[in-house]
Amino acid sequence: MPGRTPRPGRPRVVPDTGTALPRDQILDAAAALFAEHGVAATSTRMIAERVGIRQASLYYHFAGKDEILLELLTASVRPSLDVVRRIEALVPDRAAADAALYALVVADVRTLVETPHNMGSLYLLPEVQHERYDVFRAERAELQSSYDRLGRAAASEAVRAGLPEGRLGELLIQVTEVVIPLRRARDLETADTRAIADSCLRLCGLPEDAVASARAAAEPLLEPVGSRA
Amino acid sequence: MPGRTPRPGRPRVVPDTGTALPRDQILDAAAALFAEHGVAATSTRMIAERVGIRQASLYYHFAGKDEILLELLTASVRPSLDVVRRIEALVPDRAAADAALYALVVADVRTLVETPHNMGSLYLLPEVQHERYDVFRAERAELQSSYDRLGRAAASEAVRAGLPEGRLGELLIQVTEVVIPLRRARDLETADTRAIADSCLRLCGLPEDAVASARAAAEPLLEPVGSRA
DNA sequence: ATTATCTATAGATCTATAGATAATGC
DNA sequence: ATTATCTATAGATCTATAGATAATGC
Repeated sequence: MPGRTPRPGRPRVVPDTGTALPRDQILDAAAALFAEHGVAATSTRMIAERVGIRQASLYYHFAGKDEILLELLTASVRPSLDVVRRIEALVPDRAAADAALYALVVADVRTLVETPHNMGSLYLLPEVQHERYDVFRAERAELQSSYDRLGRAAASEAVRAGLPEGRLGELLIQVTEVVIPLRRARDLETADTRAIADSCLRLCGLPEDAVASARAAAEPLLEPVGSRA
Repeated sequence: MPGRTPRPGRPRVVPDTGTALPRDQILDAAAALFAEHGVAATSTRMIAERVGIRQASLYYHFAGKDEILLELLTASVRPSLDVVRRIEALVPDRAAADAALYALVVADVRTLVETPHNMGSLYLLPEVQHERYDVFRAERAELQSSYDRLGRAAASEAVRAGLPEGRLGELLIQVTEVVIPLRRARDLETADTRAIADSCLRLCGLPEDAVASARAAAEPLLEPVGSRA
């Protein structure tokens, strides 16, 4: 693994066994606690304890909880934005919008399922409404508008006519994020991903055969980008 | 207005102009603050200030924030549960399940839209996961299982086959609760209620004409219960 | 006498800074 | 010398209790 830069410094009281950067250890600990208890109910001491450092040592890496949360939030939309940009580049024509939407939902659900500590929960925290986080909210709005664009292109005429601009995007992203409460309650199976993506297309007014063909057409869009596998 | 019991007691520093019971004044103030900042970020002092009493006076009415939240939560599912019980009593046969589901969604959305301070936000707070609130969560699970029962009865065969027991209920309630983020962003119009209910039936796999007829058949189920209006 | 409030405060946090220190790198 | 940690702590909360008090009801 490249990129490690452990550098000297006074040793920790509890020796650092892990391999991750201190910064990342802090982010991970905070993510787990924020997702479980929320930001305000998580003290800097709790975070530090989980990492194995003293409370004051946090401030060498971050200015405070707000800065940690901001970094967690922006890092967590990034993958979804990358995916949607790639898919929209691959599928520029209206015709395949249903496949593109299907692929987007699947990719997004996978991200939410695989992210450690159910980090999607962070989107629901009241703190996120604060303007301090509007960089994050702007990126999320961009993702939502992609959902809307693909959704409208894929939707039946009746659905498009019945919904004001933007509403479909809000509905679709809301369905995708059912993973967040689902993960709280139980382990998710791969069947769930498919069920959620199917639901999104049905919500767009597509009949069963169209859902099935969108599902099939989405497959190639979900191949790994490079030649990684 | 009956039922008022103002009773003596030392006067407030800021005289009580309102007509509501002190208990209800506290609940209302706390709801607004909890919805905006979350529970942990809301101090007992903030609540008291909003009511116009001293911080310590809260404890005459409530044991603490937890007790206030519990009361807010249970009061906020109650209307939805009442509605679903009434509808399930009115529509015991499978045939009209689509109308019943439609009516349930409409009633639930209306409740969420009309509730002061967007109280549905409280469902999203991390504190709610605590076992202290499992009375509330149990009632919410009951509502969800009604969504599931009605949804499965209304759904197309393909949809029913593709979803494990309970999953449809989670999806439908998630769609209904899109009102919560929507209300944060803008004022809702009556058209939104219809759009959300339509979306739920489409998600169940119903074609456009079936959605329209469910919508029509739901009307009589939504009439006021007594002869109030 | 009863009630709903008040004032005062103890004890327990929690955040963020100042300054010391134990390593490594040169 | 540089770095990442440490110890110690000031100042600002916040919760919850004890006990006083200003009304009304009888």
